[in-house]
Amino acid sequence: MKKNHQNVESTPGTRERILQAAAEVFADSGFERATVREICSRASVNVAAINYHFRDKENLYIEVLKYSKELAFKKYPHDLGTQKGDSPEIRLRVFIRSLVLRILGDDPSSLFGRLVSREYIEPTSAFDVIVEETMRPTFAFLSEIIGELLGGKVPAMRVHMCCASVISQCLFFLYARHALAKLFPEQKFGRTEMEAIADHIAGFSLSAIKDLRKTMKGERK
Amino acid sequence: MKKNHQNVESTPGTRERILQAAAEVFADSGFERATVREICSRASVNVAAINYHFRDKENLYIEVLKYSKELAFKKYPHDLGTQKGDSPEIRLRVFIRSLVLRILGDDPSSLFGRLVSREYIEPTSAFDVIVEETMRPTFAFLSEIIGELLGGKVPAMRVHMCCASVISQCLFFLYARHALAKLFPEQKFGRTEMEAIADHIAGFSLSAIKDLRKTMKGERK
Amino acid sequence: MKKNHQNVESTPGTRERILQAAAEVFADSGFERATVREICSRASVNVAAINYHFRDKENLYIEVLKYSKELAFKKYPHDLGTQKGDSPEIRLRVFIRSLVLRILGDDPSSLFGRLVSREYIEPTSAFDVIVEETMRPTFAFLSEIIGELLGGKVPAMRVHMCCASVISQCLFFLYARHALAKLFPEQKFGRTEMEAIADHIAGFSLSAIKDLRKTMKGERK
Amino acid sequence: MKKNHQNVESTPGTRERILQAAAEVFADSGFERATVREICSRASVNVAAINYHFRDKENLYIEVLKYSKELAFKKYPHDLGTQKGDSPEIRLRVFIRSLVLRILGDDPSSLFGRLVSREYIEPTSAFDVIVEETMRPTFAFLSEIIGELLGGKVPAMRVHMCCASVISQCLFFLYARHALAKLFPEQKFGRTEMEAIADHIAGFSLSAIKDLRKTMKGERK
DNA sequence: CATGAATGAGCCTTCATTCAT
DNA sequence: CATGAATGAAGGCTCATTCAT
Repeated sequence: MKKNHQNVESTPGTRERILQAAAEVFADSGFERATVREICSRASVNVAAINYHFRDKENLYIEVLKYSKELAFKKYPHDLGTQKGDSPEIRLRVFIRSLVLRILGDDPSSLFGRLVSREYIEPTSAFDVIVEETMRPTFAFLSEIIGELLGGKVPAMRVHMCCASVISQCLFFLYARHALAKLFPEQKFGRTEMEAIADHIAGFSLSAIKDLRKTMKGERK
Repeated sequence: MKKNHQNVESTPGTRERILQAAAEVFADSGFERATVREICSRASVNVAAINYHFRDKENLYIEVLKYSKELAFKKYPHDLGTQKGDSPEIRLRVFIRSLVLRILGDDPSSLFGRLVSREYIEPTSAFDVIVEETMRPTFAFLSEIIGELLGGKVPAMRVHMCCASVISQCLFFLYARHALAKLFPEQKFGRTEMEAIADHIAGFSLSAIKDLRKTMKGERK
Repeated sequence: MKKNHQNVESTPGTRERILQAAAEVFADSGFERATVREICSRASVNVAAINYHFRDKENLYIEVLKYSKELAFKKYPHDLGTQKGDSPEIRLRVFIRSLVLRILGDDPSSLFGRLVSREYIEPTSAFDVIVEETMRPTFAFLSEIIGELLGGKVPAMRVHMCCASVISQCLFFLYARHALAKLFPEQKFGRTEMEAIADHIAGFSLSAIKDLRKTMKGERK
Repeated sequence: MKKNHQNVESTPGTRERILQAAAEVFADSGFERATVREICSRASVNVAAINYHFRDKENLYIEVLKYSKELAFKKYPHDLGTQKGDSPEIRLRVFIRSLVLRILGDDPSSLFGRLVSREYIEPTSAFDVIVEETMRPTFAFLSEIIGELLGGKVPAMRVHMCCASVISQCLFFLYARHALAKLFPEQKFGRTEMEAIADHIAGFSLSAIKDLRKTMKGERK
């Protein structure tokens, strides 16, 4: 009852195994269709273990989100490989590349993305936390870059819209992955392709933003 | 048994009421969480009525998709208000505007979008039909416009990527609507805002595509 | 409401068609598993027709029993082809032959047997009628023959037991037909085989009864 | 999941209680009409317990058959009280007596008979197993005795027919028990009566078989 | 008379959760 | 700590029957 948080070390195997199994099952089937029994079976633990260690299916799900978020951002932080003072162009490219890789890989890092993509469509009680602790910071991070790229004083709405344009292009490949697999069955999503996608999005967006900057200057005159 | 057609007007009641109620419930809760009892209760019909009129929860869902698709595309076709011979710029703007309105409105037209957005994340047995009968035609429609905008012989992949960029920006406002509502609670999505969104996406995309066209010409030389 | 009985002539087709279809379905699936929809579908009538013409599934079943009994006994009466004054041996042979043919054929005459065989195991509300109007008369008919064969004054129980022995051998091929089909898949039940079966049962029984008669005489001395 | 064996004594309760209750309900009402709710109510367990212990109503039924077969044959084996070298006459009498007692008693031993008698009329998916594991061995066992009684080389068909004659007389009292109860309401089926029945069947059959043996010898000369 | 539509009861099953060991 | 067993709620579906035309 009091050990829901932070007792990562108490039982070396069980809790961790449940988290891993649950992350996969939740990512594959969603919260609703995922069954406790399936998770326990994959984790080779008793059904009661979940209620013991996590109280709830719901609470387990929340813990899984934390767990998988850590996994994802440890490997692919927003500013992966950037240095202070890098140009906003570079920072944007890095942001996009990092987001795409974090989302599309088939390593455990992608679990978080798949879980969150479900939250977009069918928010659970965990949604608020995700919004505040993941989406808003990400949005803020990107807004700063976009702001610099647009230059000067730009209506906040403009920045927001451009942020949306950038992020939407990245998430699309997560959001629409099943559709894309049907539409273009031959298309692979290996490292090379992910880089190409990131490059396209970055190029596409930079072109648009630069043009926008010019237009706005013209309007301001 | 086979009277899906023909008695559209003969029985103004039950079947139609079930379809409407089901569309809402499926859109709100998804196929899995939606219960036939809830649907029937909203439609004020007996549970057995679903079995009688639609045989299955699953088959009802399929009929709901057909029904809501018709609703959506009757009001907002791809080429809403376009004329033959319109420039690709105009056709792109119209396509985007039509898509955004079809997706974001409050009216029943948006039901199809919300249903399909769930299919993106958690495909059901109806997914293949949606892909072939809705997504692929839409993609093809857009590809032609983009192809013209890019001009000349362009690698198919380029066109695909640009299509993805355009569509992703539109769908984002569907896909991320719950998140956006949390991130920017004050933001409304009335007619004016939808037009503004469509304008932004169109401007953003046209800038990028034109730049891309220039760049490619340069490369070709 | 008032026309449940005897309105065989009112609707030439419907009622008769329902009876035929119902007889087959009840014989194939039993009262419980048989569904009115299946019956109506086979009879090409509306589901409500049954309730209209027969009030009940149960009442329909009772009517089916009457109908099929008539069918069976019209073709194979107990004393088929016998003449007054025939010896009890001959009358027994005829009785057995008639019973076996009535039960085992694949013409509609066998419907009654198959229906009744279910009643043996799972009596319905129609059981009492069957017992009194079919079984008891049959038993009485056979008892007289057996009585003559045993001769003189024999304990009623003796007669009963011998009747049981004779009848049981006949019914066995109805009762156990599915089992026999599995045990001896190659075995056919055409006219020839049915005659052979009847001959065996008659021979077997006559031998036993004659021996019994001798034994009893010995005992009486 | 696979603990059908081994914990026969460990849990004296639930599983066993379900088996007993289910055996009675299935015997009384048949597979179709029997409801899991009725079974669980009699066994004083939750409806979900059946799913937990037996997965299915159908699988429960199969387990009930195994369970009741064991019960029946443990108490009344085919060769109850026989010794090696006993004459075929004695072995036939014992076989018949054993079969009659196994089938007609009030004790739980009769459950198997009642269950199987339903399978004769309305085979379920368990039928094949019953045929192969119960009927065929029984038939083979009896065939050997009959073969000896008929002596020398007899056409297989003859043996089969005599087996059928013997078995049919025994099963008749199971098959027709409801009918007999109506036809002869005063008749009891206590131990004495069962012995009398067995004696009659044995005497009747032995007479017939001996006579048949003589006749066939005559034919062969 | 006949029909399509509608009803309500009931059934089997599944699932997350809890209890007793 | 961990486990097997047990629970109650809920869900989808089927069926015989009735209603209104």
